[in-house]
Amino acid sequence: MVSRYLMGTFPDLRKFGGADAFLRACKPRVAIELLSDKWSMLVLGALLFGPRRFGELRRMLDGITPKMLTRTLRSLERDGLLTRTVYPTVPMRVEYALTDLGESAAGMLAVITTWGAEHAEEILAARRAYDARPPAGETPVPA
Amino acid sequence: MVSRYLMGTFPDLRKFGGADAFLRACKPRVAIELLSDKWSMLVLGALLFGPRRFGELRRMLDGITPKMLTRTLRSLERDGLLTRTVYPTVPMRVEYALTDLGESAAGMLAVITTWGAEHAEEILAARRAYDARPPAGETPVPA
DNA sequence: CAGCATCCTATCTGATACTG
DNA sequence: CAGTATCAGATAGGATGCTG
Repeated sequence: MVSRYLMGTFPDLRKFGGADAFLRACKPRVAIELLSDKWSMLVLGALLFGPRRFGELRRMLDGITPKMLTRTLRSLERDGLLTRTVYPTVPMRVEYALTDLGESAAGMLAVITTWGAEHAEEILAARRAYDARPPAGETPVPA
Repeated sequence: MVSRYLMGTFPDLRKFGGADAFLRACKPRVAIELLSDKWSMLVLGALLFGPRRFGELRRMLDGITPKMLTRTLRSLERDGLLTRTVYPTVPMRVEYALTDLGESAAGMLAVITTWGAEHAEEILAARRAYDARPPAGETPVPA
């Protein structure tokens, strides 16, 4: 049952002027969109170990292309979740580190991780069951 | 400290055979992907008010096309977050309702909503500041 | 009422090659 | 080292019109 927990967090819906107004409001989406691309979550997770250089991240996120790593880092930097520090040495050195906001986002991510750990199997099972269903209109052949 | 908890969830991607393999099995991502498309979160939010019919949802989600509403509902149904019940009356009537899993997901959504409410402005401000920065290499003109 | 079919555009993502 | 540039495929999202 949702009621108690959810009512504590969602009743703000009504303060938005009902469902319609809430549904058009976008702060929750700002939050979700931070995490909804392929690599952001992983970069955030990697940086929880401490500041990391470009090449270090590239190795940790085995499989990411430089292009996507750059894009992901720029996006997170733009949103204030991490800082990018250039040390003009030779060879050059660039370090990425989470900001307070970034760590806060990782906290939200932890909640999602917990929920995922508890329910991912259920979801994947539902998905398998759905995909195994006979196509609509097709009557299962009796034995 | 949140970091420690989340750190434990970040794996050595190489042991999964690369990031792709990890992402397919990654429980946090399963969770995020439920919410990361444009309408899923809003449909979930709408159904928190109780079961709703297709047309009702369409009106609540002012602006959604029938195609996207159908696709979103099918996706959530497939993942076991809601049920679809057809009443073969004339005219026909189809009702969508959250499952327990769906209500649970909405609980996670509440956390995201709360975080978004607390930090969305900060993010948007960071974004504006970033976009207002002079292009790299361009020296600000002294007064 | 509750969709489905078709066409079209924008964005995401990756592969590959090159540079200050 | 830390990226940038270009090409190309896949997918999301929308517009429009039609149907059981």
